[in-house]
Amino acid sequence: MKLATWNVNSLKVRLPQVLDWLAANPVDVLCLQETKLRDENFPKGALAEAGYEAAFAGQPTYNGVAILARRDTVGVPADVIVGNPRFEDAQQRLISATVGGLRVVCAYFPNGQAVGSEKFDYKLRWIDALIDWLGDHCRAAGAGAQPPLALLGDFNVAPEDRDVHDPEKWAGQIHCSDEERARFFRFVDLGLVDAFRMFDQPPKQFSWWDYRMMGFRRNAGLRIDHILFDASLAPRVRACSIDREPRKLEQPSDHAPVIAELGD
DNA sequence: ATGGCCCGTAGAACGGGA
Repeated sequence: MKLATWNVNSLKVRLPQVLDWLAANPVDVLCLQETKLRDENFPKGALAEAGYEAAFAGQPTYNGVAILARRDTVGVPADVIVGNPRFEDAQQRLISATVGGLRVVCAYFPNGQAVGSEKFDYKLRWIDALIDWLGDHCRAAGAGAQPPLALLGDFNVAPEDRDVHDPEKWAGQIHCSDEERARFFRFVDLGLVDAFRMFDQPPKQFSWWDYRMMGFRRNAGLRIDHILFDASLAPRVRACSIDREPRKLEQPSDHAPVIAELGD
């Protein structure tokens, strides 16, 4: 079973790239962030033709998340929950569904803008509420009362200096602050494992590059998109990598997809 | 040194992204 996450920065603009990517990479689950679409405009018909069933939650202009499930392997997303029941939020950043025996959580963490800002405070509270909610899920899953958990998405957190192209420049900055990093490792404390770091990886592997300053050409990026599996799934993780290819296309998203593979 | 791009909503710039 293969799962992936991709911040597409407008599914309207990127739909052709998503369809092409799925044709070349027929993953079982694809989590999307920043769809930036009203629900009535979500391209469920085009995705269904491509063999994918979708659960989605959008709004105009900003945010928006979706879980795509390959119909012939994992069927239709079930028990869909939009948002975090423990956090009142007008922004569509979170959607969960049971797919292929897994509880898949697709998350678009707040950006936070600048450390100490109001948006930063919202980011921390949003993450705290997610840790609180998923913590209970992990405990229930550990007792066999819930399906095992996979958390995929744009975390807007670079967990370690090796996830940053220029750690000195970014030290203490948004995505790299101690507050944000500590929260990333609170997910780890729940028993979740960063699939990417289960394997030897080449240095300077990033999932986002600024559109400006020729960020991609210079590989001036951050690794802020992640796939985490709970403790029961960790032994099944076979691979995890970042696919830089779509970032090379004309009119790319500024994020690249991350893919993980689970064995039986 | 600064900011340099892209997207949606507009129907011109601006907010937001990271």
